[in-house]
Amino acid sequence: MKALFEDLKKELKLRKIQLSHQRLKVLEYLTQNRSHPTVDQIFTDLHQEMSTLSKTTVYNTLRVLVEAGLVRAINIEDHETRYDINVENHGHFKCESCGRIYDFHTDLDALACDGLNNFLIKDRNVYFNGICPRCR
Amino acid sequence: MKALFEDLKKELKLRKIQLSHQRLKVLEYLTQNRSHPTVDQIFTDLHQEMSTLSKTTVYNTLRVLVEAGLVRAINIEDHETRYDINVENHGHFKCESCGRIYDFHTDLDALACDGLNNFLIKDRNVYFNGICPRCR
DNA sequence: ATAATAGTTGTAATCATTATAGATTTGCAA
DNA sequence: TTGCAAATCTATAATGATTACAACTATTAT
Ligand SMILES: [Mn+2]
Ligand SMILES: [Mn+2]
Ligand SMILES: [Zn+2]
Ligand SMILES: [Zn+2]
Repeated sequence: MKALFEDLKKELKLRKIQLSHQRLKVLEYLTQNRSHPTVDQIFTDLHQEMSTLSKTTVYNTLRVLVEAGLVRAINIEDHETRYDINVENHGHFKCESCGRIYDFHTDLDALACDGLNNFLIKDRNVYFNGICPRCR
Repeated sequence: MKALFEDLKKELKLRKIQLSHQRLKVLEYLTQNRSHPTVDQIFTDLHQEMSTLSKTTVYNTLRVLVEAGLVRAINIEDHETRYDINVENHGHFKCESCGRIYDFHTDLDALACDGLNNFLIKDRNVYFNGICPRCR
C-alpha cells in the first residue's frame, strides 16, 4: 500500500500533469520523508542539491499534488501546513513537547456522527494532541 | 450543558483570572456567537461598542481563555484560527463552498485507534470537509 | 496613599503564503 | 529540426494573521 515513487509518476502521467524535474524531486522527497514536513523543510533540503529551486515552486508543486489527490495537506495549529504522501485513512498525533507528528491507524468511516444528513462529505480528518512516549 | 456566561465568570474567578471589562466582553461574545468566529470578526463586532478595544487584547484574551480550557481554538486550513465556546466532545464540518463551520455530534472517545500505546492524549479533534446542504 | 503587578493599547516586526511579471522549459506542429 | 504557444519556474513584492514590544492604565497588596 505504500505510495511508491514509480507508481506516483505513472499516476501523474495519467492525469496529464507534467513531470517536471522540480515536481519529481518534491514527490520523491515526500516518499522518502514521511515525517510530515513543512514547505520550509522541503525547500531547505532540496535546495542543497538544486540550488536554483524556488520556494514558490515548492508551494506550487504541493498545490498541484494535493489537488491531484496524491498528497494530503495537514493543518494542526501552528499556522504552518505540513504535507503527507500517505493519503489513506489514518489519524495524526501531535506532541506538544517536541512537535513531532505521528501517524496512527484508525477507521474514520466507522465513526458514528449525528447532524450531517444531506451534507456531502469529501474528506475526513482526526488529530490528537498530547505527549509522545519519547517525551514523557 | 450549554456554556452560560455567568458560570464561565465563576470559573474564571475560581482560577484567579482577572475579569476585566474586555475579557468579559469577549467571553460574552463567544457565548452569543457560536458560529466559530475569527479574531477579526470578534474584534470588528466588539469594536462597535468598545471603540478603544485593541485587536491585541482580543488575541491575548483568547489565549488566556484557551489556556484556561474555557474556549477551544479550531484550525481547519485557511491559516485563520477560529474560536469555539463549546469545549465538549464534538466534530466540525467545513463547507468548501460557503466556508461555514458546522458542529456535529460524535463520540471521539469511542474511536478505536492503533499505535498510540504510551501516548498521553490530551485533546481529540475531528473535522470533515465537503459541501453543506445550503450550498448543494 | 504608594508601590508593585496585571492588563490594555497602538505600533512595529515576523513569518507563512500568495500574487506578479519576466525568464525558461516543454510539447507539438510545420 | 525549427518555431512557437503554453506551461512551468524563479525572484521579488505584497498580503494577512499573529506576535513582540514599550508606554500607559487599572487593579491589588501593603
Ligand atoms: Mn500521516
Ligand atoms: Mn464547535
Ligand atoms: Zn514528543
Ligand atoms: Zn455551504
